[in-house]
Amino acid sequence: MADSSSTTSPFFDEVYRVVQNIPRGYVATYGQVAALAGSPRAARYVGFALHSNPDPSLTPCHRVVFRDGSLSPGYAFGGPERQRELLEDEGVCFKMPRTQENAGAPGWVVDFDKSAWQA
DNA sequence: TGGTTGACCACTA
DNA sequence: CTAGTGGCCAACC
Repeated sequence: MADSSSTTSPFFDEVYRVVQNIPRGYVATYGQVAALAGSPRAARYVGFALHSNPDPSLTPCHRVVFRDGSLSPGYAFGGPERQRELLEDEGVCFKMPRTQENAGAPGWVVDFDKSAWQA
């Protein structure tokens, strides 16, 4: 009941639900969220769903990062540096990749070895 | 109204 | 090992 006015498809709804289920201090990848949503190849739409971001307070996009550990280039919270602070403030560990050019953030990527979230 | 793009990942050759 | 393509859905013009 309570249709929750879900005009979006169940896939998008699952994406929001999975992202909201990410515990504080951990991060998940687009592919992981997509797989949990029911489509391991729909990672593109996970990012699109987060861009839609109907509830930024309920959908911590900053906890969703690339498979490389880098952050989204078009972050809509205030900047990649802002996202790094948010994650660090939550206890997420960061590390410096071998190639800074690979990092959307200024030379910092999430350390999946410590902060990788597992459903 | 329809067509194209878009915060990506995994698989195949 | 590297390179290239496909897939999936919604929103925008």
